[in-house]
Amino acid sequence: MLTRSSTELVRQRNSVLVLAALRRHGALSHTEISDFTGLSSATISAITADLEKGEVIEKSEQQAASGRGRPRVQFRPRRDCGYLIVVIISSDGVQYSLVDYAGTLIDRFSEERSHDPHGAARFADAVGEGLERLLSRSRLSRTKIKLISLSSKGLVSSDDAVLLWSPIFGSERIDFEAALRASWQAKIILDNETLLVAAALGAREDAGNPDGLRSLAALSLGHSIGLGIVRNAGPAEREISAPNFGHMLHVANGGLCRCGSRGCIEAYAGFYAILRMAFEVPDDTIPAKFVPVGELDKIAARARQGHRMSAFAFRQAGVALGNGLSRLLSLTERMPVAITGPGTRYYDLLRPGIEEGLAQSHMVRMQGMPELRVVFDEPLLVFEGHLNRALSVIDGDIVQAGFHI
Amino acid sequence: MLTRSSTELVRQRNSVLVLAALRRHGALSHTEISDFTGLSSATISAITADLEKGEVIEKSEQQAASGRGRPRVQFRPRRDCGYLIVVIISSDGVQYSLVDYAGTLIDRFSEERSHDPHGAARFADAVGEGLERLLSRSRLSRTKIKLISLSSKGLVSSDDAVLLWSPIFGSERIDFEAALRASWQAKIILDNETLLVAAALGAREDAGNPDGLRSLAALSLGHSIGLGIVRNAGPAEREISAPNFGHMLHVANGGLCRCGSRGCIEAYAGFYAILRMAFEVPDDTIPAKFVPVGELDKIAARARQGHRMSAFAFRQAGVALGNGLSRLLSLTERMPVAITGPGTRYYDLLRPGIEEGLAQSHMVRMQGMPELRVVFDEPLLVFEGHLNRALSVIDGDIVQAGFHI
DNA sequence: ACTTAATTTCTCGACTGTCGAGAAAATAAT
DNA sequence: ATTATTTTCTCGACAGTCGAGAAATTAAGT
Repeated sequence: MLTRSSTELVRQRNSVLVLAALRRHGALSHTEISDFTGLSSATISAITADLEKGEVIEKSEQQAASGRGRPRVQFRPRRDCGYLIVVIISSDGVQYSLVDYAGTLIDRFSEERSHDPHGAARFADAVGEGLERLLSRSRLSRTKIKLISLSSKGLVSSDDAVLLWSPIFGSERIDFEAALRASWQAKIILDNETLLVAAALGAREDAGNPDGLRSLAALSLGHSIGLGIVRNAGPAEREISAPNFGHMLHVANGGLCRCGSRGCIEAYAGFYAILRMAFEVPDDTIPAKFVPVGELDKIAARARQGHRMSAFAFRQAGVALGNGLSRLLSLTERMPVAITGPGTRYYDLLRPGIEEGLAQSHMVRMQGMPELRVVFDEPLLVFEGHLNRALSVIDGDIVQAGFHI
Repeated sequence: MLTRSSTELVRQRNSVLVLAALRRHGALSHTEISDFTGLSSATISAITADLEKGEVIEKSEQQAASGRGRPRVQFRPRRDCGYLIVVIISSDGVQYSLVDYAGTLIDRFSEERSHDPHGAARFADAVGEGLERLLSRSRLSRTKIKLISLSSKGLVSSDDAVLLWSPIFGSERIDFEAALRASWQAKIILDNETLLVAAALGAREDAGNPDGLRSLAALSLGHSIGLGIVRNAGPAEREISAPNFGHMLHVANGGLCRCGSRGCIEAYAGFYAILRMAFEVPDDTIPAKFVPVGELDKIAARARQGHRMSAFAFRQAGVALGNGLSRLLSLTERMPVAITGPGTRYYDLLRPGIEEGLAQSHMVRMQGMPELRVVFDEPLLVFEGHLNRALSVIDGDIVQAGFHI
């Protein structure tokens, strides 16, 4: 609101509006774009002509037969306008994906991550090598890569692509911007993984019913706990954030967390915490680095057969999550919570605790229990979130640069 | 971003830009406006001519002698362009203020609030009567009132001016929009009191050093606990929110709170809670309705003289606040915390607890203790916040309506 | 007293943008 | 072939910003 406006800016904004419509609804004709954006037909002519001359969009070959009258000619993004690399960093490894401007996957491979403990410094270089490999396999010009979109669990400074805290490297920071800037002129962004899940769910949601949803939280359960929030601020404008939920204080002087603090939510609801409690290990024991899922499956099986301590471990985990969510909801507005991640397989065991933990707060007593839903297929959502976010960033950059830099 | 733009909108935005500059810096000349807004001189001529014709601004009489050359002629908002009523609802009473478009106070009086317990329904009417009284004293035309800006402690739905939960009326909702809409065509807004404090502090802050501050929290200590957050989102764009901090869960199954729940922060840090703990009353005792400040002063005096239980009560209160703040900061970014309200007189007793409570979290261990500052003069800040917010709302409305409805 | 320099404000033409109306294009139905 | 229908394109009107230079107005210099 408080920066000066000019007529050129109007054109820029309306151009990204057109591109966004194309992303959301696929190939569109002149009149459809006009309908979706609310811009007049004449303006659409002007903008599409510009975008076409700038080699950003192209006329689709197959024109949708629309009955009588002059046939519609559809526009769509040009695949070769620019390329995007998606890098998903997980505890097992790193997945590299090359995607074109139309959002279709071109190449993908994964690399094992060395579990070198003091490898934080080296890790950024390893990612650099992975990127080089992807580029050389593609035979594309380096300048065609417009954006490198990274994601990881943990705490992230998204402005400057610095990983501040991660489950694997702790508080050894990794500055991807600094590490990659020399070799790439592509923009580099880094987001929290669960934030992207939330973004994807939000996009799916209001693809179904536009402006139906106000906000939504995604809670990812696994070895660590992630949370992403998407909030509809203003007309069709989404705002996303990734609070440091897993390491929010659950109880003062509580169980020892992987991060070195005591009493974090993760120290009760992370996989290692459930394991610790199920085996009645003192809660100041140093947490296990990795817990195979099979191990937790066994505990879950025992809990389902009535083993008291195993059931209690899941219930305690649920209460920690429920209390945390209640605190979150006290600070925001009421919103539905989508639960994802490998931990969803134990949702039957966690749910009673979550509801108990939620019910202990003023907020829930006043406004009722928030809607809880379980969403599977987390990896797919992460990738979808990358695409949603990255492609719209590229759109903005291209338009701002006056098509083609 | 996702609504269509047009040239007219550009003019609107730039017009409010000019008005905002006038608000922030007082009367300004043509060239000064150009400097502050970044708009060209020609544009300033066009916009100021429009605003002057629309009777929104006027040329100031006293022209600042600026040495050689053609003397500067200053613009300022016309006092009679519109009027604003500020209604501050507190536990003691209701204060009504009439303010003109230039932001100067014209009339003010306070009314005792009847402590009628089932008076929620009647209260809105009482406010209506107060407004009538203010209007008739002013001899202004009713249509000249452009905005009624209310504030209260508690939980508020700001879009539609509904008080959802307040310390006095509990969860009996009060719909001011519905109650006043019939008699007033002025816009009606309702904000949380501490939110306005945060807004005022934020405005003061970046009046000092522009874009120096990223965000800020205001914590109001008193019979109840209030919190407001102001966040700088984008260039010179502020976002404010008032989370339900006082009733965020502190400890599960903890002390009984005034709201009926157990374990809220307020049930440990509110004045009644400190009283309860100092006298070793069981913490499930129904909280006192009102605690005279003198009573708490006595406890503070004893605590300062070394009385164990009194000191402990303040320390516990501090820990509750500290834990709550640590949770808040886990979910947002690190930000300075300004402490206001009557409770600041006990800050010496509270501080150790607050710091202990903060230190128990991962966030604080990683990023260090947030800056804590004490700010007196809360009532002044509340009024200042009203003005900041209300006048810019009026500016927006006037411009949108094409000067004069 | 007159001129000159300095500074501020105003005005004009160029440019960019959106929009509505209607022309042009292209196909199906008659 | 012609007509109806639908889509796309084009043109002129209008709104806005900007840079450059003209006009206004005062202080300083002679």
